[in-house]
Amino acid sequence: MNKKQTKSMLTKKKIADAAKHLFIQKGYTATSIENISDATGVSKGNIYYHFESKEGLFIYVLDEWEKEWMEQWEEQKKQYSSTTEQLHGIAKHFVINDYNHPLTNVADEFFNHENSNTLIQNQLYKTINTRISYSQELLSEGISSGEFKTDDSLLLAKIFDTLLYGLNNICRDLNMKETLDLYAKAIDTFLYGIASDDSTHSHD
Amino acid sequence: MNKKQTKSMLTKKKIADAAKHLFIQKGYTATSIENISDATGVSKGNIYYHFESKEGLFIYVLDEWEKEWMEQWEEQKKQYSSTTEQLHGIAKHFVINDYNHPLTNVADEFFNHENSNTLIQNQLYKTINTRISYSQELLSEGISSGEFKTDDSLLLAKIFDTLLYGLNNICRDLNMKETLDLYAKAIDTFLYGIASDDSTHSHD
DNA sequence: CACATAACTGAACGATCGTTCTAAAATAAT
DNA sequence: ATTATTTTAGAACGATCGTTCAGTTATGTG
Repeated sequence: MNKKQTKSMLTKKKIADAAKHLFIQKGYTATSIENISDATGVSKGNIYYHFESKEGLFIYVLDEWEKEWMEQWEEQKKQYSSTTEQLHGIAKHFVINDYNHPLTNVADEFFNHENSNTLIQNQLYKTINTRISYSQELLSEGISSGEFKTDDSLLLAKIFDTLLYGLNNICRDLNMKETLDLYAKAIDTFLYGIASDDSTHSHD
Repeated sequence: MNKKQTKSMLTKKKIADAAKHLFIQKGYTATSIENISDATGVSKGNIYYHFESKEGLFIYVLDEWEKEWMEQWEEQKKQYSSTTEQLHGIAKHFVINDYNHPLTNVADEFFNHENSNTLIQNQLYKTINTRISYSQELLSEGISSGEFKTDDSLLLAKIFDTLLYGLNNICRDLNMKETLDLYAKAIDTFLYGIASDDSTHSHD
């Protein structure tokens, strides 16, 4: 690679990194191209040389983030054996890696708002569905191995994802330890429920 | 009340109603005062006569929404006896009343973004804490009555709230029946867990 | 009817936004 | 060394935003 090409690639990476941090810190709309320019020292014109638009930049950032997350989790995964452990592990990894400021929150800016950008929404759906499919596979294994009761793994995956997603929003004020405790508790509840053993219920 | 005062009050209500729908439909930032003006036929200047600012208008809308929700739920609540039924009932009410487009989603625009408006954040925290306190009370009753195992009711309330909040985000594409089914399934999981009865676990 | 005040209008303002454009600087190719 | 190409800078543009303000209309009061 050229000296020119190397420098150009580094500039692109510098922009993407700063954009990621600003999007997380301030949100998508509140982050202006000028903010990114100021943070990096890269001119506005140059940002538009490397990315076709603000929306294109955001999609790029989302894509890179998803790749990184998955790579790192696959590495972490090796240390866990049972599915139960893996569920706890995935939650822990979720907390530690995106501690209180994941891009997931930025995603909310685009959801349920009819006029918002379709390209970005599609990218976000892709990310979410990837995550749910992954959880579903995990839960299926747990059902096959007899760890979990026979059940609709897709539904369970959605509930599990929901739990992680929602918790992230409620843990804003908590420190790392408190957050991890709450996540662990949530997964225990997911695993074992809250009903007393002698409570009568028509459980299918 | 004067004819003048009555008309003025109606105008204020008309603005608040249109604002609520637009905030839900498009989000807070994407909704402009001009949008609200166009939707109501009320001039921009008049909107500023009734509300001090866009942010003040949003807080007003949030406040009214919380009041309404609670009033309606208190009415619904009467038909349920056990806490288990009430948990299912509150979820059902949540789905039916805010079906797929609750203001909760608009709230996300303000969370985890350091530069966002503190007044609005405070109002949102108030709303969320009210909801959690309410769930906590419900769960405490369930624990007292023996329906649920003895546990930290605040933690459980947070997990329960998280579940409802998160589900709302995943049910975007589903119709009413599918949404209700997923909610019911989530609460069953919350109550009874997913672990098989013979799975060994150190359950406290 | 005359006057005061509440309710309302719409043009105008300053700020900020995403994006474009022209031109300069840096590097590669010949 | 000269030319071509890629990369960078920053001014400028048009659009949109929340807000203000001077002035008009509608209603209440005496």
